[in-house]
Amino acid sequence: MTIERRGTPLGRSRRPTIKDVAEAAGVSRSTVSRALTGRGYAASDVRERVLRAAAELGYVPDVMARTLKQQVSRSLGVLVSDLRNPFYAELAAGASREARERGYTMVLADTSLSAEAESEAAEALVALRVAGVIVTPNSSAVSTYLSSHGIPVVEVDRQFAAGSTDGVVVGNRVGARTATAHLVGLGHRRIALFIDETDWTTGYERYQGYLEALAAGDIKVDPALVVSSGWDVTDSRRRALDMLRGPDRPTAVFAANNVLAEGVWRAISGLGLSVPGDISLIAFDDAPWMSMVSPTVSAVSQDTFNLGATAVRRLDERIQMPEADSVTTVLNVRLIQRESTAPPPVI
Amino acid sequence: MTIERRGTPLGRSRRPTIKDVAEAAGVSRSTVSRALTGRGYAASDVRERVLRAAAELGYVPDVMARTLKQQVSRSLGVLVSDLRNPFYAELAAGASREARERGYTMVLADTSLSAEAESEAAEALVALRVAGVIVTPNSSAVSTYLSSHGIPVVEVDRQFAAGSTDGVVVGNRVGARTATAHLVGLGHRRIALFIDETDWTTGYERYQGYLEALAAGDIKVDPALVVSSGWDVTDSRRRALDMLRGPDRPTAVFAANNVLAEGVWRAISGLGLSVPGDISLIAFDDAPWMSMVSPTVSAVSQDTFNLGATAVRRLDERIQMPEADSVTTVLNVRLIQRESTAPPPVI
DNA sequence: ATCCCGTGTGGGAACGATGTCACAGCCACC
DNA sequence: GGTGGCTGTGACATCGTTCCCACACGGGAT
Repeated sequence: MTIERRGTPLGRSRRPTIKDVAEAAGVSRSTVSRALTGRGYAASDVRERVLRAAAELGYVPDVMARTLKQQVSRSLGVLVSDLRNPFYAELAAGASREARERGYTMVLADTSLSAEAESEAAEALVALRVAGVIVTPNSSAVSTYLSSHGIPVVEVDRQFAAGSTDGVVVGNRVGARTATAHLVGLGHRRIALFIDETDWTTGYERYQGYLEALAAGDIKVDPALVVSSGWDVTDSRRRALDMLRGPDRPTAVFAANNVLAEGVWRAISGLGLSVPGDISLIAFDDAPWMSMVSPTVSAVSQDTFNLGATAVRRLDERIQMPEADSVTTVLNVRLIQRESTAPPPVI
Repeated sequence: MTIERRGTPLGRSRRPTIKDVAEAAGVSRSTVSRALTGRGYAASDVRERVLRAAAELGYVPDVMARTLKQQVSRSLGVLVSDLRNPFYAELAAGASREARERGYTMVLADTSLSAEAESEAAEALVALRVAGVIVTPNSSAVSTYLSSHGIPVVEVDRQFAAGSTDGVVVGNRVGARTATAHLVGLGHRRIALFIDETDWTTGYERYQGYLEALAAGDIKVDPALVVSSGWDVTDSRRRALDMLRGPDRPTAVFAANNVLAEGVWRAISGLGLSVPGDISLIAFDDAPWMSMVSPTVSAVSQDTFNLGATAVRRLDERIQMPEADSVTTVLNVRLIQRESTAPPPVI
């Protein structure tokens, strides 16, 4: 019995290298490199010949080798909290488009709101020698770590290292103030706030905006109406049920992100309350469902796609000018008035 | 006048290499490599010393150099059509989780349904020497191209190269048949179908399922009720408006994906038709809004997150066994009956 | 004739990590 | 006191690319 073996190892031809192209075109490796990259001299007929040989062989330069030599890659790292949340998905989509237009490839990781996954991913990005990183941070750790490795970072949506790293955020405070003021203007005095972590800049700013609008309307803050809930529809729904079933329920709710809004909305539906008859609802961060449900839900809309795209632009500028002062870009938000807000019920 | 220059180039210290670790630990580069990778001998006290030195220096091995030497990378390419569509976002989220668990990093590109962007991205992935690629293909070009470069490919959601490459899809035909049969069972005879490209396997299979269910119910197909619309809410909404305003309108609509369903739903709302009183609606591909609108929308649900995760598992297996026969995995779907389907109005 | 350009090409050393190979100790056993 | 088998270490070539340098050629100026 004999064991037959393939002629070529793995039965598949080796990927062509620059050396193969050089031999096919009858020139040296250096000349091929010059002809393909356009850096340095190459006679036009030689260049021609090299290009033809490269195309025939299906040669694709090895980014690994190039990066190793040049010590700069054309990849960006993007770390987002949760791709299943349309907010982050759209952010990533915007980043993807802008990255492609600027000739970067995008290494993406979903950090699932876990600090561990986040630092694991950060280390992978250092190992990959990415040119820069965009992150929706959960703590200041990522920015610090990456910066210590000389990798430019842009924080998006929320900031933990403002001052030392660039940021791209939206007008959280003014947006929250506008939303709350809208409710105040309609005559509401008992306005609940559903908010995520208030130690995040987004949460903090939105909370401040809420407070400012209440203060402007001469309304005293009722701590019982401020609920700090996590990033979880089920949880916020439960918290909303508790509040709405309780005595002295609010006449309006401001939900500070789309997930919380979904939870509140489901709670309201479940209780059979009428919107906006019994209770008004307004959200920060517009999501598709808000314009589909009945009644449609008023929201402070942020241009999330643009948020991602802007972050990539900022990062690209930073990569080109590493020593410039750090910048925080604030994008405008706008109130979309729909059907879920109206004056409170008369008592 | 003198021009002052920084002492160290760029004013920032070089990233530590394995050589720095070796010097700090007082051993050779080889020993450091062995100690860190665990391949080959290393006395425990030496290993200890090396680990400490590496940690102190904040050493992170250079993936570029490692990949160049080993000729295998630990990155996967993921090409999806549109991250703004929750279907693809969830798919990517599933892929991301599974990739991370298996120690892969994920290079993601949003191909925006453009063939050009798709092949551009494919070339970038070849250049990156990724270990494998997951793609929701727009044509057979990507799979062919990548395969010709010896890169394993898994087609997800739809297939263009079944037989020569692996695929992970859902039970499109059976799902569509179930949905349509559900309507037939309720007594509907005029059932419209909104479908995307029928030259994609998803579209084709769902169309076949629809036909099968009609045939089983002894219903003749009315070509006027089959609308092939693109991936665009606005377009499908317009097409739905035309159909629903016309004479002889259907008593039920089966929308073959979440985008088409959104268009149809918006058209129905716009016309003020009652669901399911005037018209029943059922969708393929459950989306969050379907359980939030009133009435809630019945749908054939696919486990999209799992689709992405399964594709990564398949790809990983393929990477380990490149010569095995190609496999197509079919995931089950299930009908979620909600409020949007009921018997047709009596005439 | 010598020098110096500009143009064009090839040789060879990096980049950082891996892994083969050689070899140095050390012990045990004939 | 060889031999053989371990454990443990270092030298060195290698992966594919870039880019600095050397050099060759022809032509014009010195």
